[in-house]
Amino acid sequence: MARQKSEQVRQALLEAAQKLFVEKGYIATTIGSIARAAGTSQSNVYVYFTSKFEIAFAVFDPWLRSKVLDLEARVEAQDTPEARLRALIDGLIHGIAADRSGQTLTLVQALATAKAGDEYSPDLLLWTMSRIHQMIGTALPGSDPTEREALTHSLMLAFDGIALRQNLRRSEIEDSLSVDALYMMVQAIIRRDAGE
Amino acid sequence: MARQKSEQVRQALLEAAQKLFVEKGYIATTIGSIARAAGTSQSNVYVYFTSKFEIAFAVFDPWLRSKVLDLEARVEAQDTPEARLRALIDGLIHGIAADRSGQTLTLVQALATAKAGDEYSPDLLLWTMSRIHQMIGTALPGSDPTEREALTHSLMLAFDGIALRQNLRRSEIEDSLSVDALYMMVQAIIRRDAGE
DNA sequence: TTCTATTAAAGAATGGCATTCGCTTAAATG
DNA sequence: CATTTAAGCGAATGCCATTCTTTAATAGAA
Repeated sequence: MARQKSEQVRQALLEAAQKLFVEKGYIATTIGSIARAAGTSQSNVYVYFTSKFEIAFAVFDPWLRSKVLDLEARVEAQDTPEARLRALIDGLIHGIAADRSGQTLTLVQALATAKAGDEYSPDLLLWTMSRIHQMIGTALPGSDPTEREALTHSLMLAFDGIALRQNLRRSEIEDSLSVDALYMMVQAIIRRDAGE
Repeated sequence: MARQKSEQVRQALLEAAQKLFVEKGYIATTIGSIARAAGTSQSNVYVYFTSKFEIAFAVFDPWLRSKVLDLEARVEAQDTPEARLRALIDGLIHGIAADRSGQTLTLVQALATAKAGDEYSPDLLLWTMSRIHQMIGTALPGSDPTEREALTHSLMLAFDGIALRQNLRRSEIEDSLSVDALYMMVQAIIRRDAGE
């Protein structure tokens, strides 16, 4: 009974947005530039998305999911529990939170500037946490469930910390020091569990 | 040879800014509203500060310093090393990073929206780190310096993580779980050191 | 005290941006 | 084909940080 939204236009918008967000960050990217890069008009963007914030999430969501799935594969490919744990922490912190492509910067900026109506479902965060929880399970097979839970939370916390620091505080602190520290703490727990 | 800047006007601007930042957040607070609340004109604000970003830092800096000094006093007031450590972690995470007054939200928003010219000295961050490092020294007197360094970094990382989460991710995750997890990890290190 | 250079102070632009409005027109449906 | 719905578009709208321009207060020289 009426004209339909074009999946092509939507995809073009998402691709243009992703490219520009990575290039210039969320804040410096304008709706007009996204529209121009996608070959449509500024106002037409709002036929496909209700806000700039929503676009940021639509871009970030699949990116993070694929990164987490990649990480999962890499963790499982390791032979020893210790190697798995190393791969998990390294991948999570260096590969995702501190990713060079600037996707997390986009998210942090979008969250920081979110207005009253800008909401998002917690699905992505919860999904990510559950995946990490599971990865810890494969890395530390015999571990106490409570402890596994605690590790998951600590890793998520570190993830957020790195994301904030990498993107907003830039070069003030050597991040590798923080990652080493984190790894040391996890090691301490493992060694304790092993009764060493 | 000329008219002088009034310290009163400057103070009135800072107080108005602090009040408004806490009330509405950094982004929703306009220069105009700060000027109005301080009883001066919008343009006159730029005689005292070069940017909105600079105002945010001028407000946040003394607030954080006084919070850290308070924490220091509270940590030193504890009798046992264990109580000192508890007080440090609790105060840092609950009392400052997740503070209810919204000062850290202001900082996070200011950092997230900072433009090219918006720069700030790392003094405050470095000062805070050195204080935490020292507090860890009093909490764990006999500890290895390298380990103390690592703990400092971990705490700063957790601080950033909580700041980001508290302010941007709102209520999705139970923060107390993260704090408990962190404390558990620190405990693991301590027990290991104690040879338990 | 008077004059003058300096600059605080104020109001009026400026420029940029997300979002909305009103109109036009493509296309799905009967 | 006629009708109707909504995609698409150009032109607002409203908001805001920052700058420009002008006025007037005042510290210091005369």
